[in-house]
Amino acid sequence: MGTQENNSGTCPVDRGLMRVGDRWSMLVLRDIERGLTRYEQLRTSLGIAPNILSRRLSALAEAGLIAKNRYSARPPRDEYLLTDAGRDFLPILMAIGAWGRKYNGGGALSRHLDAETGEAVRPVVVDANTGAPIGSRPLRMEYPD
Amino acid sequence: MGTQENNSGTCPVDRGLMRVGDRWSMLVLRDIERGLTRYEQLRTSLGIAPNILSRRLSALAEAGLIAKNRYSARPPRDEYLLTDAGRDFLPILMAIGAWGRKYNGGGALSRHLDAETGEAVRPVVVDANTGAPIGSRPLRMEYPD
DNA sequence: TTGGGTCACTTGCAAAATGATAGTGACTGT
DNA sequence: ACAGTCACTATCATTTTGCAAGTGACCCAA
Repeated sequence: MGTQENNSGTCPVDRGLMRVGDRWSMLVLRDIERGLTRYEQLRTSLGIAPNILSRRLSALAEAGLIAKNRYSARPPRDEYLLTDAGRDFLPILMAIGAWGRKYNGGGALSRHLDAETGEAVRPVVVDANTGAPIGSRPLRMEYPD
Repeated sequence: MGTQENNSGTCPVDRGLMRVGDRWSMLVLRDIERGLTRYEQLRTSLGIAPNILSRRLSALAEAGLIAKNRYSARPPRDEYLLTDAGRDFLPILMAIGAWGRKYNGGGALSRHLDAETGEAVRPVVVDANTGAPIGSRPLRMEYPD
């Protein structure tokens, strides 16, 4: 057989996708960030079936990206809030958004502005060590033993 | 109803996910980048069912992320190569990988090294305007009319 | 030249996930 | 007492995924 046949166990991308690798999960995170933290808000915003939304919310909570918080006992009202892990995922959504705008951007799209400068945010993935955008320098992979 | 109920049509994240919003598609892109460009290589590397792989490859080709290239007529041999759009998606996979390493990183994981410095790449999403990591500055959303 | 072996798939069918629709229970406000 | 909201669950049809087996083009060795 080849050099390495199946390294899914050692691939950090796979590890990430195990937790959020579907469309609804990401859109839920996006909406929570937009301030749509309640079940009904998410349901109407996304146009998702209620059973599916329930399952996605449970899965995201189990995966540690969101936490359910009862903010009113009577009437019983819950909100879903991002955890640290969930908040850390948001930049990835911005990067996906930038890609979507570039390659599937017909029509007018919403966007993020820097609150101070007022300029449209342009998300790019860089290597924190060099500051260079990923793809601008040659890379090499290293596999564990 | 609320401020804006359903902006999926104007959301660039959704636009992006329309094209690659599933696990297998992303893993296929990752593997192609690793040099596994042929059907059999992808199938054994991913452990994916052949019919599913076929469908994913067609979908990715239709979405413009990869292109099928017959590099040998006899015997008939094909390879799948990244297009510009596909290559532009790779940094997102690196960002997902960094997240996966941080929050689901048990055991030894593979990683990318800068070919020149030899240091492990640390992918971060920044705003190209300010250079500041996304999340470190307050943002505001702007919706189209 | 027959007989395996590889590559790149397709076909058929079972299992799982998704989605539409209806309904439930706790409440609130009139 | 009665309509209305919120946060769901239950049921069932549809869709997608996954497994196993098979197919066609070709190559190489006996």
